[in-house]
Amino acid sequence: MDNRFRDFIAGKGLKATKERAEILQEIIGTVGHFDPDELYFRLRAKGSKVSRASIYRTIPLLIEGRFIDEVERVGKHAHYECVVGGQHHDHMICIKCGAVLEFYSPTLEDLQDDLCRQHRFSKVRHHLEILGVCSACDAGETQE
Amino acid sequence: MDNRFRDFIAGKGLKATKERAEILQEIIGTVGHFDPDELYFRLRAKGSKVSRASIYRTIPLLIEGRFIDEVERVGKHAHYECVVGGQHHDHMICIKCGAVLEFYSPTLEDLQDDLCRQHRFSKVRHHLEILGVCSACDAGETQE
DNA sequence: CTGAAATTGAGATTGAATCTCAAAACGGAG
DNA sequence: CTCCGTTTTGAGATTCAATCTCAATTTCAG
Ligand SMILES: [Zn+2]
Ligand SMILES: [Zn+2]
Ligand SMILES: [Zn+2]
Ligand SMILES: [Zn+2]
Repeated sequence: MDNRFRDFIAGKGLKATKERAEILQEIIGTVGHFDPDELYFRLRAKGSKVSRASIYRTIPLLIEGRFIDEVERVGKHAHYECVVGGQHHDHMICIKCGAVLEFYSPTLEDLQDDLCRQHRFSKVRHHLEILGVCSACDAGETQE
Repeated sequence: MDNRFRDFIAGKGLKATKERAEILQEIIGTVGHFDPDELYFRLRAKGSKVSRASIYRTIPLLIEGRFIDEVERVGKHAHYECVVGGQHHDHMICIKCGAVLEFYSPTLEDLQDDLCRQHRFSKVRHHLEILGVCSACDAGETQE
């Protein structure tokens, strides 16, 4: 994993720095979604000296290398999640309470591959966000 | 169309103002995607006195009323498109040149409905973005 | 080791989006 | 139509995630 990152960095002719390693390490240890600022405070709390700039500079790199995915852009700032440990999945987001429901459908994935083939498009990654109302909110709802 | 907007606004207990009408009118007359700032300059050029604030305040309303959809958040600022005239569709976006390919698949839509039913989630809208490389960029590509 | 090139951090800067609040517009009651 | 409480608007200030600047530091090929 860490090796794969080394290779990726080297393959791009970039340097393997302590900061990039720390950032990836922290992300790997993060379950669920995170945003750059959370990551920053988490790292500082652990004694790391990484700056926000390095985090913001490293994130696009991690996306390109398929280590993380961007998710949940509903709010004001972007959220990401590690794609390595967990399996790829998409999201249903409740517009009432903000709850995030993760799901995975092989059929849905295959269908997208088909569509890309039809359009001669080389799929790299995708981002599906279904917005609606979760069962909890739907239940407790009569006349607002 | 304009009537549907009147009804929507009235139904929410809001007021039908000249500004909201102008904004919707301009959007209806817009083919393809747009961002709030474009809209602002387009309206000002036509002599309208609408402010950016009104545009930013009206957009969430238009989304809620299903008049427009948010698309393409790849760049720095959000892009939208009118959903009324054209049929709903999703997007393939080229990470090399930024080209946007629109597509529609009834199978894909139905599948999403099924998944939502399975998860007891009331789908309101969705947003699928497939990122990859378009055929044009794929062709003219040997050793960077 | 050495040195050219890449990377970093602190702080400044950007700019899309939001907020403030007095003035103006809307719309129901009469 | 007029009156009046409520909503909406616009100009400018403000926010704050994200980006940029640049001198100091780190990496790594040779
Ligand atoms: Zn909910
Ligand atoms: Zn997730
Ligand atoms: Zn392309
Ligand atoms: Zn489109």
